[in-house]
Amino acid sequence: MQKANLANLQCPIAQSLERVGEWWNILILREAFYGSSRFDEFQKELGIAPNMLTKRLNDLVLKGILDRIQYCEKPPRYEYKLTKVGEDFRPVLLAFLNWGNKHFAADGIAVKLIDRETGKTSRPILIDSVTGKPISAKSHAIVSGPAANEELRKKLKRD
Amino acid sequence: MQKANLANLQCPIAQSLERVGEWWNILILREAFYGSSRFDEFQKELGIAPNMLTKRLNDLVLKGILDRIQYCEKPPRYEYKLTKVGEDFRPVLLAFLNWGNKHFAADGIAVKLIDRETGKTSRPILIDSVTGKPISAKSHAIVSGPAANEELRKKLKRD
DNA sequence: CCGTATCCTCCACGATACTG
DNA sequence: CAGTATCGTGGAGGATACGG
Repeated sequence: MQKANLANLQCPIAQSLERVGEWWNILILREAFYGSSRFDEFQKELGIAPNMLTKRLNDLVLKGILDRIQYCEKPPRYEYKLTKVGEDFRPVLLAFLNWGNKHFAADGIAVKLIDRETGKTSRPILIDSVTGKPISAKSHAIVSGPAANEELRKKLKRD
Repeated sequence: MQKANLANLQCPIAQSLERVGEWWNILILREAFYGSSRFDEFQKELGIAPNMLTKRLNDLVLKGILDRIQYCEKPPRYEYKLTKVGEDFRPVLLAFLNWGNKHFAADGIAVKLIDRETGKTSRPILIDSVTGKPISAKSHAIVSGPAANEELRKKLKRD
């Protein structure tokens, strides 16, 4: 979205959106909360194109949400850790998680976001409510929207 | 962002992002929570181009987050009200609000999101912590990012 | 292994003009 | 007043190839 516009709005919500940036950033933050910190971890989990990942990672660093920490001198290697600001993003993620769980994941429940100190991480996959087993990623498509506003839907069909 | 990608991710967070859609949608929802329900209300408050507003509104309706309710027969007039799904988005908004307040609005505090039953609405402007008076919109620009990662910032300067 | 550089496509968003 | 129609643009996002 056009940032210049958002930036001028004197509203904390708009300001937040301005800082979060693009959608990938939210998913990257999700991964960070799951424990990922290195380039290839993010890439593997998200299936994001490497150039995009570079861009989004830099973006988050410049916005003070991630820290870029060198952990290897030669060759230079970095890991990306949540700053305090980034840590504080957790409630937003949880709110999204709950909303998604409640309305768009009727056939499963999600594992919870891990707390940093508790240690190991688990993937944010859904648990099938019948079998109790994890539903593998990409196993089936999203259920499309509700049947509501059939009228509008039809109207827009003519495009 | 590319929806097709998001839609396939078996994660409630990704699913939520898929449903929210673009950033304007979040701001529109914010307005809805402030009590706006008609086209011109949204447009006036958000300063969004009318064609965009049409598109985003339709989008939210098709996703089952807003309801399109005819309140006038001739000429046909509609208002846009939050569905149950839309109502449940409130915690996400509040999480954004808190995050923004905490980190990006050091010189002010924001009024709270109004609860539907409590009645009248107030704008999401900031309250100056010194004078206690509302800070008018667009009165000053966003403070730019933190000085952190000066190194990366410099590096990216060369573009 | 951890990214960067290049090139391309598509669509969110904007500006503006118009209509019942 | 409550939108629709048209046109234009930037940049998010993707594919791929390359580099240290």
